Amino acid sequence: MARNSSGFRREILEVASRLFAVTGFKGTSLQDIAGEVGCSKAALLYHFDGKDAILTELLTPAVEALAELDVRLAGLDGDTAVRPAVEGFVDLVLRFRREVKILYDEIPEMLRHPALAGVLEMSDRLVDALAGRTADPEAHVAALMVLGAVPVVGTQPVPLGDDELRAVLVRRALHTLDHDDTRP
Amino acid sequence: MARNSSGFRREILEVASRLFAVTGFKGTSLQDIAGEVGCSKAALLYHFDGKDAILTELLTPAVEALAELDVRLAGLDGDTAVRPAVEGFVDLVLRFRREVKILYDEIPEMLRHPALAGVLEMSDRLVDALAGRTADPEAHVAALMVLGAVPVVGTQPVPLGDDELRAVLVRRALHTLDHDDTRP
DNA sequence: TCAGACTCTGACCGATCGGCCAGTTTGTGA
DNA sequence: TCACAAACTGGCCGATCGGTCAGAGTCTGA
Repeated sequence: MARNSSGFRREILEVASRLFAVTGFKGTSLQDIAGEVGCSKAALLYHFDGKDAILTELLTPAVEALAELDVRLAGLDGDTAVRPAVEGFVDLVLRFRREVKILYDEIPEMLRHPALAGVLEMSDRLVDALAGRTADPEAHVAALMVLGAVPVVGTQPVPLGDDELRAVLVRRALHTLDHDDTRP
Repeated sequence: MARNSSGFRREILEVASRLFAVTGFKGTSLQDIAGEVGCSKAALLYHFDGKDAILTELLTPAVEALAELDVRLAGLDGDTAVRPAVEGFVDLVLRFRREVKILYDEIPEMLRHPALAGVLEMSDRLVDALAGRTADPEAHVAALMVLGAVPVVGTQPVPLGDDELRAVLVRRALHTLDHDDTRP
């Protein structure tokens, strides 16, 4: 045996996790992982049943934690669910940052496309504007939240007409940024 | 000539846009597009310089619109930038929904992975809990916003420690949901 | 010491991808 | 009518992918 088996497995998972989070699942080949780990592609497939199995083993703890949260929230109704939902969700995301990043993995990869040159910089400046051009970390966080929130709502089916959706989104985003509309 | 050229081009872009938004850029082959359009793969490459060129032509209008917003905001400072930034960003996302969806394309694809079975349903229930289990569309929008906001902040570098970040995120998310903490 | 299990490698496989090209069909202006 | 160009096809290419396999090297317990 050339290496400690379970330690080697963990090393593979560590490298795979890092690469998946940067170049995406599809964008990362077994060759890439093997190269980084310093072994052959076949060695990976000796320890794991396949590329999918690596991803599964990486994501399973996060999914299980989500399932636990799901069960916990099921017992609460109405307003009482809101705070536990928020805290549980925030905890979950922060605890499994890298796993979550794998879900969003295509985005950084896509932003490297020539057609999207400059979008990253423009987004940074947009966040700066949303934060009211202050150095306040909380304002910065709120601005990042808006940056993430709007696209999700915009690309999801919502029971509102476009004009209504626009109005609600603008109002809610301003509220998040502590810039509630004071105009009539 | 078998078809109207410019109309055919538009049809290709329409189909490609739809497929990219569902199966992702990498997850969509030229064969897939050709099959849906009803022509050969070579016909696509007759009208476009390559797969990348199709994506570029699809995304360029959205990127240009973002660049315009970027310029417009550059002239505003401090608080005066916040509202135009929010309105401009919301408009942008709603106007280019499908293009934005292409950016997030890997997510639905990834959620089909066996390791993530049930995550979609759990997310729906999470949104329901975040919305306080009401049918109010605005609460639903706010809940979707939180669902999108937290992961973005969590996976982005932020000048805050984990505990601080957690506190800020929870507070901001509750604020977005109109459930501000009233406890000491 | 040695048989056998464990670990790993290099070579190879079939599938799929984006892209290229020779050649055919089809529409059009002189 | 005919020459030409535009529009398109089927077939093919090299590259890359995930995955398999026979065998080599290594460790361990009897």
